Amino acid sequence: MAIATRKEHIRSTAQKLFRTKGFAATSMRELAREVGIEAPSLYNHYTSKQQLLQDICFDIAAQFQTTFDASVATEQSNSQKLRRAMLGHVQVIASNIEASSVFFDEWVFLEAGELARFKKLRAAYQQAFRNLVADGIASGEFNAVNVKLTVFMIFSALNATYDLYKSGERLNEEEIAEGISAILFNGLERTK
Amino acid sequence: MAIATRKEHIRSTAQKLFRTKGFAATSMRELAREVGIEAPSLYNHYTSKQQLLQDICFDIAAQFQTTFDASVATEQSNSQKLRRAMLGHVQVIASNIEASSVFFDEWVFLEAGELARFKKLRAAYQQAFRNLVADGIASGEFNAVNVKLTVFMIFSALNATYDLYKSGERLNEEEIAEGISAILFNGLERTK
DNA sequence: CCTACCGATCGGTAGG
DNA sequence: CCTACCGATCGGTAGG
Repeated sequence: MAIATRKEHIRSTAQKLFRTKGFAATSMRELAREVGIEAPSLYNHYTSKQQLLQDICFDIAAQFQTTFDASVATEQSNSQKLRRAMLGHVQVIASNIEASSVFFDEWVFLEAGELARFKKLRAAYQQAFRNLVADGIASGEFNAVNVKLTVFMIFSALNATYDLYKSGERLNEEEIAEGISAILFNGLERTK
Repeated sequence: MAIATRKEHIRSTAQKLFRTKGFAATSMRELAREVGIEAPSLYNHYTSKQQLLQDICFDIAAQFQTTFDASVATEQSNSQKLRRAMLGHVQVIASNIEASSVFFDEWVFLEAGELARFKKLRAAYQQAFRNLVADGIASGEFNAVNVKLTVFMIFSALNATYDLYKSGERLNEEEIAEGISAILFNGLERTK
């Protein structure tokens, strides 16, 4: 596997380490060792450990929003839009397994200013999903569920994608998104 | 608020710090400062930082399993058992907000032997839920869903309880468990 | 990209 | 429960 550039190599290695050991428990020396250079040389590519985290987190945040916008820009029903948005969310995770894992678990280590910016992006993304569910209720497509709770459930289920990949299940993106959609849309309880 | 014992005070303070900053980023000096003693004095109560983490994680693990066993030891339908088990799960989280948050996010820092023991307990708990869902399908109460995926969804939704508490929603345990159950059992899509 | 090195902080121990 | 302190390691800089 050819490594495109050293900078990318550093970043992908950092993603792996941040995920497995956590941001705080990962040292720049260990990262350097894994990359195959001395620790101070890392600073020719990234100004700080914090900068690495920021790059990873905001890249994923942007991917989520871009994918969502594309999913919704259709003339389909709210139900279909939601299904597409869910699949898109899973696809972003699946195409960035290590990075999205860092995005979910390590964003708390972003420093003050960037942390605030990050939270805003996340809130906007959540709100977009809530609007979609609310529109679906208004149009009569969905049951009159608790919107915030529903979106919470959708995200918590979708964000377990990483664990599903790791488990022995061997599900691909479509199977995960469709399996979750099936349960969420149709419900568990058998209707007689 | 009276602090029962110093040891309990240390533990509850550690839970708060481990949750907000993470296990690796929390120092014993900071913990000591927060408690109001010097760092070396901590070692009269806990042999190590690791020991603190173990106490927290395994206590919660035991509570989950005990609560589940009690929920299932009834002569109700599988559907009712599952609802009760879900409520019990939320109640354990709600009664141990800080500790359960550490349980979910910081267990990765358990050292080798304890890590293996922890994973076994967690796997057994998951399997118990899977059996319940499988029984419900066999008895015709549930739709023929993907069992593992369904249990994954249940846990990922229930484990967001902590976030739901923090959000402005002000839902209590019953409302969270019932809200999630309602969506999960009945589904989002309106049946005509 | 390296060697050499800084000040700060870490988990934990000795000894009382 | 404290003071004093250990060796190790941290993120990052200087200077080339």
